[in-house]
Amino acid sequence: MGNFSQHTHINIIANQNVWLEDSAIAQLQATAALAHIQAAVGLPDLHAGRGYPIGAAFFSTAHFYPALVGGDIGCGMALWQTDLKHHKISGSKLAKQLGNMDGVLPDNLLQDAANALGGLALQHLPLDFDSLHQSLGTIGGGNHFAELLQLDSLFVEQPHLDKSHLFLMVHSGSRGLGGEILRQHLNQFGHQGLAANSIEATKYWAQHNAALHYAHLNRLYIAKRMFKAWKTSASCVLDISHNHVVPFEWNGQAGFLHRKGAAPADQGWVMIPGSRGDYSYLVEPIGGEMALYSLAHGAGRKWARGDCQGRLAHKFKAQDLRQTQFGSTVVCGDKGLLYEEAPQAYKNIDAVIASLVDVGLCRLIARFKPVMTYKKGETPCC
DNA sequence: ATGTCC
Repeated sequence: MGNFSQHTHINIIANQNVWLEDSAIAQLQATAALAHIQAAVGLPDLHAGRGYPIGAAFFSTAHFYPALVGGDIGCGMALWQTDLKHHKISGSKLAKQLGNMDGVLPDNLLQDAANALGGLALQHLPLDFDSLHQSLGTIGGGNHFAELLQLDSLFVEQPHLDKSHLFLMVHSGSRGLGGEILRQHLNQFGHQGLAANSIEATKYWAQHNAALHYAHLNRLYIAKRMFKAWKTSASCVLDISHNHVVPFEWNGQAGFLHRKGAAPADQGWVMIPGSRGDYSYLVEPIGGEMALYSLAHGAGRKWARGDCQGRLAHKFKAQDLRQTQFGSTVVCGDKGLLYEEAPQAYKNIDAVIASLVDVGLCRLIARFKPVMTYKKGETPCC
């Protein structure tokens, strides 16, 4: 057998109010039992994924697992404070000003984007410059979004956060790049772990790091194109990836920390979004040893994507889902996605946040409520 | 998650 699963530490951070599926816990245990994994943590947004759970962190020694990071390498959350004033303009008007954001960047950002991509190690990557250039600044599908927020409550006095301003939160990743890196890697090596410092580990590592960089630029250019459309400027509060593997020391051992839909607790403030119809929380991580220096990356799914339309269509028409309990506007031209990402499909964010706060993993800085959520254009882009 | 895949 040769693995040490009987010694693996497994910790699940969730209070009794958090929805937790047995299938997600089974995936957490199965992944924790892989060779070389020493510790596993399920965050309160834990839910079942494709083979591996989402909302989880894993520490391994000597080897690491590209398959565990998954296809969206570098996916993460970014937050800006914009110069827009919340009382001046409605979510629906702001959505109209955006138009369609799904195609290539507007001309006035394309050259800027090309220059930014110059810093990428293209020789290591499976996609060429043109392909990366065309995808840059696009949100993508699934749970990705860009959302304008109103700062609803400040729990700690923060001179740099202004309640009269709107904030922009962007959740997106490395688009086709991360998926292609994983696909090519799986073709050659399958799901096995890679020995640290091996040739294949070194190659994956270079690609992984480039995907992290590309994903960061993608969120930046999504934000930039929106700021252009709104004729506003903004300052970045944070930009943090929640899908990655990094060298890490745990319990006195050198190894690797895999975060699979888990926000880092060692890189400053973290934004934890609720569903598009719920609050989002800005938190300050504290300590983190018990949770492998990781926090929830969102509310976490409660319903499988495939179940949503069937569960909701008898009660809600598509149009009903384009507005939330806060009166915020949802832009989503894809009817299937409108149902899959409905607030009802997600866990209660307050239970998720309380689970983290109760065990001392973070303190609250601010609460935000959605004004406008952009998923996909309502009108054709090209 | 994916200019997806049957």
